[in-house]
Amino acid sequence: MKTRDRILQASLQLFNECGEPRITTNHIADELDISPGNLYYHFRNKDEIIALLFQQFEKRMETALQAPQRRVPNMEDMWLYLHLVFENIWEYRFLYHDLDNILGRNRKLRTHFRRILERKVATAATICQGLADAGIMTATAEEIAALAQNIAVVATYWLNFQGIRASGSTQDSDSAHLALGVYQVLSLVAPFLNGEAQELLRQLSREYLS
Amino acid sequence: MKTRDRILQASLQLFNECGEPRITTNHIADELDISPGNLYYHFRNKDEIIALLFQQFEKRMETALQAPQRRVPNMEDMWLYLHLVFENIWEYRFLYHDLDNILGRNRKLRTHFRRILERKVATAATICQGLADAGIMTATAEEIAALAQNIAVVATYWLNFQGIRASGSTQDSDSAHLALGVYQVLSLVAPFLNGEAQELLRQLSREYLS
DNA sequence: GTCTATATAGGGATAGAC
DNA sequence: GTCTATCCCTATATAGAC
Repeated sequence: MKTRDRILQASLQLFNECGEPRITTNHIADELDISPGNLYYHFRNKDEIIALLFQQFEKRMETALQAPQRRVPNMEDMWLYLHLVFENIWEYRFLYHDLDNILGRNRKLRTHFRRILERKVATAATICQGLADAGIMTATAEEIAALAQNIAVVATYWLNFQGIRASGSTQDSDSAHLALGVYQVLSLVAPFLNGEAQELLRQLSREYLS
Repeated sequence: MKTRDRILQASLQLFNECGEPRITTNHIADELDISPGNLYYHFRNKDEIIALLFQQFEKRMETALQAPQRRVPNMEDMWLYLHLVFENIWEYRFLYHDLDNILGRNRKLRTHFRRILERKVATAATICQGLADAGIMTATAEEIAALAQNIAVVATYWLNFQGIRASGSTQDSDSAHLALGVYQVLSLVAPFLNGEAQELLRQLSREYLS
């Protein structure tokens, strides 16, 4: 494996574990048993490492958010799509733990992250409108607009919220946290669903939350 | 006004404007035209300033969260209570912009903030249960549990979310942002309300969002 | 590509005079 | 209470040898 890629991988891991602001370029070099100078041969600076990691994150997130727009998804589709989103957030959680700080230092990242949020809201709205058109849910345009934004908020910050609430307690497995997030987001949609879809959702929740 | 208090005030302002990690003790001293040494006469270190500000925040937040537990509130009560919460978050927004970072450096703050989140969830659940008992809304215990957590998430992170989304656009007034947050939280509750309460809520929204 | 050594800068914090 | 001067430490980043 190339040193450049090892640096990216180690950075991601350390950032996720300790928080990006606490990890210096020296820490990263130490972790890999290379010299700080070597690190700077491969990257101009720390920001460039962050930008590269962000790019990976963005690419995966865009894929995850485009998929559901192609057709009206059923409940299980939605569960899986959302799980993909949460997995991606989890793997790049360092971004979310110091979001304003990181975005505040880099205009490009800010713009791109804003675009991701817009797309999250838009995707949520599109899906809900599709469900409404298909008679699976009932909601006015106003309700869908507010709902889509709330979906985006919970789908963005749930892991942060849960991370603070759960700190100190015996930690459940990561995947349990993600599934809980999916459940919370879908419970935003639930009250608008017709009886049949609501029942399907309840079954799915029992199945996946275990 | 005592120097000690001026330091606290200026710190809060600078932290809110630029983010706590970017503001050094020297910046604070500069802003007040006092020497760094003088600042350290009044405070052992930067963390002590943050801890004091947090204490102010916590006190106000606890008051705001206790009030609604006393009786079953009507829609307008809820609007006003929520507005108080959002105002408080807004005035101490620096905490929210680097939440994990700040809480990660100080165990006591972490514990206390976790307590605030717990109380947010608990208060939301109590209110919803009260509304359900009074026949104003209809929801199962499961639904209320999920709802209360979502209320807490949106009531905690809405301003962060909106801050990223709105960055670059012509900024609306602060109070408009707060009202929008209140609206978003109440729209979580709306689908569970009976027709009459829903209509009341719609009227309130039109009135306050203007 | 990788290392060692080092320059530079800035932030946190203290000592001691006034 | 306040100031000046300063110290220490750490983080980023570079230069030049190998």
